[in-house]
Amino acid sequence: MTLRIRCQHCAVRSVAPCSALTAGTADELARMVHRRRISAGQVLYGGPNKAKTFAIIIDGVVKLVNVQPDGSNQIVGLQFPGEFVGRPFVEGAPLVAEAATDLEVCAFSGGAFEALMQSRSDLERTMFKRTLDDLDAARQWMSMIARKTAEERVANLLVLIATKLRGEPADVGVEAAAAAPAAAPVAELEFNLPLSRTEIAECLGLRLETVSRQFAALKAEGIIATGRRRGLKVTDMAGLTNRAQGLMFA
Amino acid sequence: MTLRIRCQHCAVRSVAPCSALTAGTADELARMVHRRRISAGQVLYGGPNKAKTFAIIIDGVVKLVNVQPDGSNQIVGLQFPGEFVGRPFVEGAPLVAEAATDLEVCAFSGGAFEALMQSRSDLERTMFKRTLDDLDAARQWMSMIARKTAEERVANLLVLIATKLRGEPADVGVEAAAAAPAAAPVAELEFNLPLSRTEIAECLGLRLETVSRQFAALKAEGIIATGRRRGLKVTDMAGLTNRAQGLMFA
DNA sequence: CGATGACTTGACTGAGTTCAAAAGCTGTGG
DNA sequence: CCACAGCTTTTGAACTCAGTCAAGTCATCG
Repeated sequence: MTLRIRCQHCAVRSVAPCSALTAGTADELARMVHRRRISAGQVLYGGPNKAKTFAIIIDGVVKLVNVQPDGSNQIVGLQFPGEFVGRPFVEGAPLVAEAATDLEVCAFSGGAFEALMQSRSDLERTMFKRTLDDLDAARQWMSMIARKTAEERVANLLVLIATKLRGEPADVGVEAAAAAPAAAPVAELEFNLPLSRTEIAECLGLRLETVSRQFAALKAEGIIATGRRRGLKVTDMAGLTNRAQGLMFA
Repeated sequence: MTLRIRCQHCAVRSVAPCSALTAGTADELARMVHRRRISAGQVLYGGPNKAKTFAIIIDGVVKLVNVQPDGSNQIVGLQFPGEFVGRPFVEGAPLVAEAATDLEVCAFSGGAFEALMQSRSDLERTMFKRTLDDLDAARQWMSMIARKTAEERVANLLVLIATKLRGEPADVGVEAAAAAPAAAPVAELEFNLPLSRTEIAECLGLRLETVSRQFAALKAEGIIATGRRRGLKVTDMAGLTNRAQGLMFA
């Protein structure tokens, strides 16, 4: 029961998949859990040493990297606090999950987690739904990459990171944004970028020089300000979301 | 039992998810099924009229389209014979599934299918695994779009279509290709493209003119030949896969 | 046979890449 | 505290691939 209580104080309780489970399943899950700290650069799953972690992120950001044969990396997804990390049912995952920042996670033993999915159908159902959502998100992001200009891509990523790090429902998709009744309309907010320029470039299918230039442009327009040590202040959130959609004014 | 027998003669039996089910579940599924013909352009799910089809493709190709606010379309996925079409658990899917060609499908009543997933955990498990695979594939494709040149993209898509239409395990991913023991190494093969130049462009994040020029280039190199009415002959499969990876020679 | 739509080809432009160098941080050791 | 090494990031200039605009050709069908 102490474990269960610990979960009730969990920072990401409201977002994490745990909240969608029945009490019984959540208890069983809590029993097999252990908090861990993981430092930036560590591989969570995939890669040569076939790591295979299952975890929920408490704090920090994980990047999903596709390592190309020519050595270049493509980041195909980011995972934020409250999200599940892991690839069930597969030994050699085609991509590598790596800690982009120092991490605090709620880790499960891989085998036990997969077994629990077998016996607890509500857990499996929850994971299934999340995966379908991830698939939608990945496709959304794909069309972002495919057609948008460098400035739009950078702005989109910044909006994504800003909203995710705030714990708000981050939906870059236009339809969803229109449907939702526009929550707290924050104009300014400050945070640390979880990614280097190189990583941002790898996310967006750009070169780091291009990313740097776009940052410069956004700074010149008074939309963002960069601090030291990856610090970023968004001074005009509305302007940023406009750039994200290719609107130069208004 | 007649239904079950009909399934045993199904053209896509070996690839379709049905084959992974227990006999009992497959029977129940077969009971709620009806063959349908759908003509090119019809919407299977998503879109304004909120269509919601669940089906397995027997013949033809389905495109998953992301309609942008500015009117441009981005194709974020293609589905081939043997694959499942549908988006469970959601009313307004963020994207539209549309018949790219005339279709023959094995359709289920939406509600009944979702209900059957509830009661038959092997069905749900199968669908879950497929979705995870789709997610991997989508991310693979994303990194294709993000970094490759026009020629590489076109070649990649042609390889994908060629292999999928042949019923072979089409894995553009390099690791998987290396792992598999390289099945029948066909040098030549002929088929009809399921997509127009415009649609190919929408798949690859290019303009139709660029696609057309790349086709011309591949023709000039003697790698493909185009016939009338979307006919395509791949005369040098090895050459094509090389272009797909950016290798100009060898 | 002419009309409609799909595809091809050409010439020009421009956003983003590439190569190269300079400027900022961060941490270490004298 | 400063100097230096090893980074990441910024900035500059030339180049290139794909986009854009505009004709032109080809197929299919009434």
